[in-house]
Amino acid sequence: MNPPPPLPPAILLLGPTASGKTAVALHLAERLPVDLISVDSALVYRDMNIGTAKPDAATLLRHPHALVDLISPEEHYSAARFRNDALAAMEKSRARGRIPLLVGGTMLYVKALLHGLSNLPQADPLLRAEIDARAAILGWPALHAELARIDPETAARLAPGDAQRIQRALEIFHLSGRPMSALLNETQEPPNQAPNSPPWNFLSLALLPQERATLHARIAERFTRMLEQGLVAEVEALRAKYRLHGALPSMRCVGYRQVWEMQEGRIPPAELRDRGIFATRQLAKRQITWLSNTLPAEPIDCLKERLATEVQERIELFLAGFPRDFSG
RNA sequence: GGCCAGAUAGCUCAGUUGGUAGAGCAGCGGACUGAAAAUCCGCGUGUCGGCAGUUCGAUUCUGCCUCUGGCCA
Repeated sequence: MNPPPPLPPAILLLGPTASGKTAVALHLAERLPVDLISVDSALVYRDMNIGTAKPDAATLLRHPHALVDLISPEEHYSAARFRNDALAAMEKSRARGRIPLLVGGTMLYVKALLHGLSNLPQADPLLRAEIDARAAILGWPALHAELARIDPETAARLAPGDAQRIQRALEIFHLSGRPMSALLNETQEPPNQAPNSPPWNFLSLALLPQERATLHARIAERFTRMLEQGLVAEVEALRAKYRLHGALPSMRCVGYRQVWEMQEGRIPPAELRDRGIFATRQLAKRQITWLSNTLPAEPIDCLKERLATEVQERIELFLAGFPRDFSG
């Protein structure tokens, strides 16, 4: 019996915001037979450019990124949709004899890609609105108590104030008639243990700062530049072009949310810069936590001088282990 | 130069009728299954500006000094 054909290579380039992922990715795109695929919940929005640090139009033309400019800021994206879109883009790349290079910082998407998602019902906006309305009257702790009656296992792992997850667990119960915990346990039973991991041989690299303070300095500098480049005007233009509200995922993105709040008079203009910087740092911290605790990835200090070259060398080493033509 | 008000956590401030102090923000740590740049959970020793005095005991009262802001010269 012949050994099974080796899985084709794919590269994951992960890192917190402002770690320099994009610059490294563009360097690699110039030198290796890779196709860029974005792993970023904010880059999917059209017309959100400055605040998402999206590469400019000319760069995107020269180096197309899959999963960028996918939807309108009025729409919702999701981890499940990402997984489908990413796997499709990867397969397309493989069929062309090229190597998918996934670049980004949305770690839930990475987890969904690598480990799959359980078979759960899709989001239902109407049902969510109903749950929100009830929470506004009763408070989330009351809905948490309600969840404890129908799904004690899930309620036990959620804090009474965790609105988003309580809502999701209730939504799942109402749509499927079954507790979320039961659906999650199902997919982990032995018969279908592994099918969620996709047929790829991943090299995961994590761009992490050796010194948090240096990343913080970069974040401050970058957010200041975004304001200089017209982030506030960009949000004004978005509000003129689309029907937006503050609860939309697009308008909860770091930077956009703070500008929105300023425009609504909820924060003084003089505080905008600091508030944006704080939110960005906190995002970076959460991303670093994922990379240090949950997602296995090879760390590389993103503050190094020769970062791009070093990453390139590491990838070349990885690719050397594969036959020249892996596209089959 | 004179008068007044301040000086307490990285920042903004509260407070102790004298028994060595606590909020918000920041920061740090963590969780994470169709919103994830989201959502949530946990973590508070700091010469209470300095020196002296009163007192069993001073960050708290008194005096002097330093600094900051305001007003008057």
